[in-house]
Amino acid sequence: MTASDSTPPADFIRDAIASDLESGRFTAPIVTRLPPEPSGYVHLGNAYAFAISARMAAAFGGQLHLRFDDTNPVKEEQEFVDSIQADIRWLGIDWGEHLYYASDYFEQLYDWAVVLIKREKAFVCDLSADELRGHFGTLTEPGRNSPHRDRSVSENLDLFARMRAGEFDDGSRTLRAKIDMSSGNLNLRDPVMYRILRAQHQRTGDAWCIYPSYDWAHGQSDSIEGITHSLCSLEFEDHRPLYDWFLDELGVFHPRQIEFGRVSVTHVPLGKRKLRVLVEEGHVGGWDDPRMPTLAGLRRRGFTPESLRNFLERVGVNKRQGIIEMAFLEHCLREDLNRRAPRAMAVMRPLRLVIENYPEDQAEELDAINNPEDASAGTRKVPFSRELWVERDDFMEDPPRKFFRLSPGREVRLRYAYFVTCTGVIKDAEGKVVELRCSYDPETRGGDAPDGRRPKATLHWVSARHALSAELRIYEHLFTTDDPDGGGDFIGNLNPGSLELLGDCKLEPSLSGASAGDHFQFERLGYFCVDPDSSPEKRVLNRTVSLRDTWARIQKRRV
RNA sequence: UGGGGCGUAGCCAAGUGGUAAGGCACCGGGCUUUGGACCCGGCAUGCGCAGGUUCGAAUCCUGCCGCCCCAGCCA
Repeated sequence: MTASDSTPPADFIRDAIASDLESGRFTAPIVTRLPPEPSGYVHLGNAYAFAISARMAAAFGGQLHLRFDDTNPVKEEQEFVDSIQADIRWLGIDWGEHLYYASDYFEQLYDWAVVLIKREKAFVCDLSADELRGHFGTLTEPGRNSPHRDRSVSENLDLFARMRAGEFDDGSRTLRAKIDMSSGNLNLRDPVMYRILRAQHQRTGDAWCIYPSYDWAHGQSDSIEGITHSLCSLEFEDHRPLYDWFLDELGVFHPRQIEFGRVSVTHVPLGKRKLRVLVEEGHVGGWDDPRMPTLAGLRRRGFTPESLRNFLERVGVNKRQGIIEMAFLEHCLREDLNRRAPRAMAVMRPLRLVIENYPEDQAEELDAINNPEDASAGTRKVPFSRELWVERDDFMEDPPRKFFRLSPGREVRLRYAYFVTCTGVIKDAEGKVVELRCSYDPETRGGDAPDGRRPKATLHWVSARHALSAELRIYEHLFTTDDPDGGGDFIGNLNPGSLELLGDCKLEPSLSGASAGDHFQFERLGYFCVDPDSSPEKRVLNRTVSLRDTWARIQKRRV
């Protein structure tokens, strides 16, 4: 099944929205929202969630909002506000004019808090964080009421106003909802609505020294925006009774929250904290390091937004928490790149090959197909000459049974060029092969023999005289373990071989005009993407993903 | 020993009482001027386990087991 002919199966969220529309609980258009906190870069897990909300809005002809949940100024930064928007847009998700911030609603939230105080549903609590913890109870034991729980409305009003006015120290008081300290649902044990915090907020500056908690801000923000379906991940399921309580006490528009299971991907962490550690401790080059599961990293690596969207959709939506194999992500990527990436020839680990019977000063232009999957991509000319670069791995002096490539005395085809036969091997003092001597058959120009003989292997090559040099960056899994988000030693499981720099690679000359972000398939090697670090003086490409490699699998089996 | 959620193949996932879709991975074969792509075939007598209801159960009932989330003035 491919992206174009797949119709995503109805999932439980789709069903729920459809029945809400049918029952009249909500009237079209539905409104969903993406609620990122600007405290990190967008990663695959976020993208999965965003794609669900975007898809639902699209499926029902609804509206999509982007709202930054910027209720904690100590964690949030403008850099993230900017990168998140750029990355979501790159993914192909469009929120139109509907960009909002929870901080847009700080004044309204404050007013609503006053309403709850007046209705004796909220109170100012003087307990410190530690003291509060002492009153909170445990999973199995109920908590105890705050000694300040029964303050008068007027005292609460006065204290709350003075909290806002900055009369009290950070952390010295909170505003708490008055619900039920004995609830089995911990979220209902008189949760904190406001804390005192003197920090520069990236949008409101120092206008506030009290900030609403996420739980207090979230549901009301949805309500203000008229969100009909607030889709989020499972860990908020037991917060829903709290959101319901706030909304009902306030008597305002009541969105429906539906929770789904989040997904993760093997060999890479998606926890925000862990990604931050990787960046801050320098284990990777930054948030956009091509090994990172961030959209910025994946983009730089060479992922296309189409392949990612397709992946995100094919994973499905339900309430399980799946760990998807990286191989599936790679499959979706290859499927897309196979159709669109122009082919070219490049040599990663060059080995000189000299054709002894080819004239010294001769050169010719051979026709090569740009993309066998797309006839409209046309053909190009590739220069050929006496001295070539071929892949070191394509030669073995003493080949095992299933090795079809070059070895002494064996004939192979050079793609789009000629058949060559290895006639000699030149070694250095250490015995390392440094050059191959070959003869070619002039009758096989273009790659076909008049007598119909067919070599078992076709090799890629680059004319030494015409070659462009380049650095290729080869990536492997960032972690050696399936589940770096799980327990155990996190940093200790980093894959020391996740990045290999190949500094002496050779490219066919047609690549001279390639610019950052261009995708190619280097035949027999994999898909590559020009890195932003690349310049005409120093070309740099990232290997996005290798081609499926049957030979490598055979070798692996023998080990 | 509280509350919430989830268990279908190595992974993802359909299935909502009528006899286990599909994809990835893997295995076999075809085709091939990329050991790529593509094509064909194989891959759960079985749906966490045990009972029960029923002509019939992954689907309903009961009990058990396992896993995840919650005790931030994080989101």
